[in-house]
Amino acid sequence: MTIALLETSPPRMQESAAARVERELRASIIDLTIRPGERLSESEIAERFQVSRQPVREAFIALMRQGLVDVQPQRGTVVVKLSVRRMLDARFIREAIEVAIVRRACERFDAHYRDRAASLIEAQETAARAGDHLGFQRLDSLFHITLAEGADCAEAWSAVEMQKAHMDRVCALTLHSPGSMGPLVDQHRAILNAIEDGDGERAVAAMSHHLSEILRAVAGLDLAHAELFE
Amino acid sequence: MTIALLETSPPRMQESAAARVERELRASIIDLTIRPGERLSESEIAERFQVSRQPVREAFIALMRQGLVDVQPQRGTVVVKLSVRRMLDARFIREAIEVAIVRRACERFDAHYRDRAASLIEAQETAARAGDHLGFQRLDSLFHITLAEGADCAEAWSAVEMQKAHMDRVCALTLHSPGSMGPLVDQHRAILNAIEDGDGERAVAAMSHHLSEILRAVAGLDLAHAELFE
DNA sequence: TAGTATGCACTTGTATGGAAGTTCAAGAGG
DNA sequence: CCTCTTGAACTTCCATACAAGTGCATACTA
Repeated sequence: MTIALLETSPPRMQESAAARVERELRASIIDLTIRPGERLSESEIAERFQVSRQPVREAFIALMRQGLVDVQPQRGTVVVKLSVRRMLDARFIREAIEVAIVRRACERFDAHYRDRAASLIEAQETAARAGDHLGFQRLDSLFHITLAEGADCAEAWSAVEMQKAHMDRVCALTLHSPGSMGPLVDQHRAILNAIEDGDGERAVAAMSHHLSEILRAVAGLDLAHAELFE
Repeated sequence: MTIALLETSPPRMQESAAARVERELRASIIDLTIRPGERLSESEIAERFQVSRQPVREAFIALMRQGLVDVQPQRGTVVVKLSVRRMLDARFIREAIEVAIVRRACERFDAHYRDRAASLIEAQETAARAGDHLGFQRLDSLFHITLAEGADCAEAWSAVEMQKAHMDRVCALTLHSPGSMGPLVDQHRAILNAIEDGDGERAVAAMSHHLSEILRAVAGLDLAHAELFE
C-alpha cells in the first residue's frame, strides 16, 4: 500500500555509515529501484557510498534479517525476488497485529491521536484529489502508525514494519491509477469511525477489509513482470 | 513460558563465528545467565570466544535489533534490563499472531502435524510428571511451532520468536513449581481439541487463555528482583 | 571430441590497527 | 571546599589487509 518514506526521511544526527547505507539500500529495494534478483557487491556498494566494506557488510546482514537480501557465504549477495507467497505471509502477520491494535483502540484511544488520525485522513483526501501518490503513501503509513500509538501499541508497529516492506515491494509494481486512492481514504474513515464508536467488531472488520485490498492487486501483475518473481 | 532451546540446539554446519557468538550470547541473555543491566565489552567477549572483535560486534548489532542489548555509540553495550512493559508488549504481539494462526488452523490443518502435535502433548505429560522443566520448555516451543507449520504459517512463527524472547526472559525468573506444568498441558490439549473440531472461536479463546498465563506470574516477582528491572 | 584438472577472478568472513567520542578521576586554580 | 580543566582509559565505529571458499574459463589429457 505504501512505501517506506517515513522511516527513510529522518537523516538523524550523527547517523552511522552502516545505518545510512542500510536505510538507503532498504528504500531502493522496497521501491524496486534495485531490481529483485540483482546481485549486490560489498565492494561496489562501498565505492558508491564512499565508505569501506565493513559498514556495507553490516547493512547487508541487517537487510538479510529483514528478508530483503540473501547473503550466500563466499558466493555473493542478491536482492531476494518478489514472492506472492512471502507477500501473503506478510499480509497475514500484518493483519493479525493491526486487527489486535484496532481492537485495543476501541477500548482506549488517546484523544490527541484521534484528532491526529482525523487530520491525516483529511490530508489524504487532499493528496488523493491532487493525485499525489508519494504523499499519499506517506500519509497512509502515518495513519496506521497513529492508530498504533493511540492504542499504546508502538512496539507492535515495529513488528508490522518489517512485514510491510514485503507488501510495499509488490505494491510498487501496481500502476497507481488516479482513482485508486479514494477507496482507501474511505476505508481509513470507516476504521476511525468504528474506533470512535468503540465498536470492536466493526473496527476489526474494517481493518481486515482494508488490508485485503492488496489481494486484488495480485492477480493482474504476475505475467507482466514474471522475471521479478521467484 | 519457555526458553530458547530449540533455536539454540543446532550447531549447524560451518556456522560462522559471528553466528555462533550471537547464538550463545542470546541463549545466555534469555536464561539470565548474563544478568540484565550487565555491561558487555567487545574485547572481553572476543577473548572469551577466541575470535576477533569484528564477529562480536556483528553479534551485538544483531542482538540490538532483537531488543536484547543496547549499543550506545562510543559508550558501551549493556544487556537491556527486564521490563514489564516490554514483556506485555511482546505478549500482545504474540497473542495477536498465534490467535490468527489457530484460527487458520481451524480451517486447514495438515494431518501429519496434527499427529505430531498430539504426540508432543503426550511427551509434555511425561515431562511434567518427571518434573523435567528444560525438556518441557523445549516441547512447549515445539508444540507452538507445530501449530504454525500445520496451519502453513511458518513465517508467522519467526515473527513470534523475537517477541517470545522477552517473555521467556521474565519467565526465567519465576520459580518452577512441580505442579506448574500440568495446567499448561491441559491448555495445549484444549487448543488442539478445538482445532480438530474446527471450532475457531473456541480455539482462539483457548490460545488466548493459554498466553494469558504469564500475566499471573507478573505480580509476585517485581520486588524480589527489583534491580533486574528498569 | 569429451572429460578432467587447474589457476584466476571473484565473493564473503575474519583479524587488526587506528579514528572519534565518552567517562571519570586527578589536579590546578579560585 | 568547590569548580573547572585536562588527560588517560575506556568504548564503539571504520578502514584496510588477509584468509578462505566458490564458480568459471582455459588448457590439458585420454
